[in-house]
Amino acid sequence: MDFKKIEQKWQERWEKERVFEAVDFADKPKFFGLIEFPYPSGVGIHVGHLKAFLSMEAICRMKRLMGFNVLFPIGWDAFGLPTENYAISHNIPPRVATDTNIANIKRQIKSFGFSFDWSREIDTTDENYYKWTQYIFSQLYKKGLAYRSKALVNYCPHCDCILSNEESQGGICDRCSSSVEQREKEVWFLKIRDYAERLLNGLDSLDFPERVKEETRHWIGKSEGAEIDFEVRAGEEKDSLTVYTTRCDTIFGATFMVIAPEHPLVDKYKEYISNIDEVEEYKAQAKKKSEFDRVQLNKEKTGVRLVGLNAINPLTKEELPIFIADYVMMGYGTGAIMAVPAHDERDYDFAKKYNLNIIQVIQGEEGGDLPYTDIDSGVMVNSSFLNGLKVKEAIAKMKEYLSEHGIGHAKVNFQMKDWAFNRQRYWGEPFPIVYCDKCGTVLVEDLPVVLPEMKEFKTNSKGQSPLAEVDSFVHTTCPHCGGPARRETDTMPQWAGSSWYFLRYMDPHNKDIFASMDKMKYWGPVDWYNGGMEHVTRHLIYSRFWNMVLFDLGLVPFEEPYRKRSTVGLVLGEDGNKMSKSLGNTVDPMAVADQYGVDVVRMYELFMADYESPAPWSSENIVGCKRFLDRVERMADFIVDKPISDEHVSLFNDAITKVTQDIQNMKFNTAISALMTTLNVIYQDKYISREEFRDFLTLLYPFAPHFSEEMNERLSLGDMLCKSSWPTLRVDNSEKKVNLPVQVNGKMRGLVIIKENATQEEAMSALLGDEKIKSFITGDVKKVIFVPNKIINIIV
RNA sequence: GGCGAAGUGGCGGAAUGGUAGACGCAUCAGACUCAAAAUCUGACGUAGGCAACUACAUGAGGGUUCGAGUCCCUCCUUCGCUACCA
Repeated sequence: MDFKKIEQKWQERWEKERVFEAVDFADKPKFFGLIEFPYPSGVGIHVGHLKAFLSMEAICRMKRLMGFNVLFPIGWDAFGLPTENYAISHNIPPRVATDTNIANIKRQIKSFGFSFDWSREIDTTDENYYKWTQYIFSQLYKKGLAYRSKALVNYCPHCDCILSNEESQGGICDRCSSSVEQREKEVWFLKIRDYAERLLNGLDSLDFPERVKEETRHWIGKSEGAEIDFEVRAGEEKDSLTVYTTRCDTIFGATFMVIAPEHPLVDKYKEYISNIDEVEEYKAQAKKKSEFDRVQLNKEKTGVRLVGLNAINPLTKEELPIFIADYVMMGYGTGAIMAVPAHDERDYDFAKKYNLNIIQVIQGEEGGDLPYTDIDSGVMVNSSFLNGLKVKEAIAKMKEYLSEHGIGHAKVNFQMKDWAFNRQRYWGEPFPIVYCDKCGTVLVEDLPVVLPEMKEFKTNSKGQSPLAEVDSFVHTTCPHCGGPARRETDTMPQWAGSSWYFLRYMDPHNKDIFASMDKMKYWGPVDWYNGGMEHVTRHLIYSRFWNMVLFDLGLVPFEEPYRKRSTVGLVLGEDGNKMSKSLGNTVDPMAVADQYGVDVVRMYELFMADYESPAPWSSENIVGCKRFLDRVERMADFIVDKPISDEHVSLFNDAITKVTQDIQNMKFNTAISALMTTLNVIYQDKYISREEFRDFLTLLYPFAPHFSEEMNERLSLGDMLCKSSWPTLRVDNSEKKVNLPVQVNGKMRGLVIIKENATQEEAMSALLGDEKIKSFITGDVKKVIFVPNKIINIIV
């Protein structure tokens, strides 16, 4: 079969028939299947993209035949650093690079015959799209969820750019893998932390894989504890120092305090600290250390005592020394802790090193070596009114005590930080913000704020966005007072456009709003969203956050945007390693498609392994799929004109059931193997009816649509498959036989063939008629375990 | 260090607690062919046996069960995610 020809032919036919265009408000059950829209990089499509798309492709192709009104859209997540860097190094405008890259990847994707609704294609860099990204930002701003402040942030010196926490996990820049530094910058933050609790609780009702939920929960990092105020004495001055702890029960064991090197207390009481030089030196060193160094495991604890400052334990009234140490982070809790060396490993190490007092306040059950950190056993000692209580009781009692005496209160903390939202870059959405000398920070209501065209895109030496160099952009008038004003020159991060794109698909051409309520009510929420694990702690959280904010504003009719999420396993290189240019183990899907045809590539990517597991590519194994299609083609030789036999009724009923279930459960590998098994039986039997052949091709259609359509047409089996319906089961009149395994004393000793749902008596008489099995039954039968149609086990 | 997933033939991988190795690749043999390729048919976990068959076998060791790749405990290894979480 000339696959090039039929690929083109069927792609044209499908397009002409417009069978993949979703119809708004159609009177059918709707199904919104979503794949993560690709970033149009210069490299083009890779096998990972295809695999991620192919699952939803198979599901959507099947769902349409099942009578669903399917929305399966595609678009381009096209703002971002790689394009900007590419544009700089090749000296072409990002706009041009983006357009070229989109044209290229679009041609590639189209060549694989995906059933996307191209009439809803979106591009995040299109003015008509980013106008609404800016609009949503202004909604956040008006609601007080966007604020600007000077802060220590993750900064990538290589990209000259601020990174959010999500983009700098492990102290490494998401984009260029350089080490991230901490720098003080003017930062736009989005208050995602206000939504932490809802983002966490919302997970319970969602059909997400457990590991996705676990990673999300871990990233949000909810912790329940207490804030406690300690009095600080500096000479005659008194102040207070608030610490955060999850173990307020251990306060009687607190023997010193530790604050982060950046903690403001140091500067405030500089003149009272007699060893201030040593302290400043330590601070300087801590600042120099990269995130990675600070986080190195088993690293020796270091710190410096603030000589001259002391804290008072509010319970014991004892005076405690204060240290700065880099094992306490300014970004978590209050940046200060009470150290309880007897019951915290880090405090213990520190106390040992600096010879500090250790007071045990919990007696462990067995022995209880220090530091003793278990909270599920042990009783309080040396702790006044807590003595004798179990740890959890003591925590509860102490929380009460703290608030009653006004020295503290219960407090919930989250690991997740607010979202650093500006980038010193050109290729992103401009903020709808101007700074006016008179009116301050003012929102621009007239959208879009258009990204101006530029010739030079380098970050300037002041670490500003290239936009700062464009006078016509920077200098504007205040929309409020009409006076002179400057525009915000930073742009939004890559994640902005993708935080709401699924909404736009529901109503992509709307000029009045990002999407109309009616259409969102019809299409939303997304029924099934497939994508990579790498987006769990980034895009998935961001987009749920934005959707929740829009929901609260009454602009979106559902609180959670995605009902169901599934994940795609990585396609590894042939050597079992992650594909990378440097290892030279990448696979070019276009070249493979050229050799075998796109249907074979489509099938192989789904057949190679369990869909959600990572699996190595094999240039040898792919021929199995090629041969399979060739065998299906030759199966036409077995077509006979005779009624369907009982055996074939059940053969096809099994295939239909298996393929249908497996596609719905994303078990594509076993769905395809069920088709192969069915084919092998036909080859044994050497006959197949036309009706069965059509069923077979329909089952194959979600995986190999060009091939299936072509065979269907050549054999004149019926209307185009894309317009037909999913096969249904035939009435099975045959008396079903099952193979019943027979065990004696739990060991397999043979098989008997009996009718389905046979009783234990029938099974016994059948197996006693088998000489071989009978020979194993020596002695009295003590017990028989019989599971109908499954097994019979005889204990002698 | 914490959380999560996983370890099954030469390889990719199948198995609601019930015939371990489906399906595919590779390999071997037969048919077709002058021959090769393609195709069709068959064999293919390990050991012993001509064979029927028997024993052993799902990272290691224990346990639960009539029965364990699957459940529980201990350990080893690999891969993700996270990282001094106060």
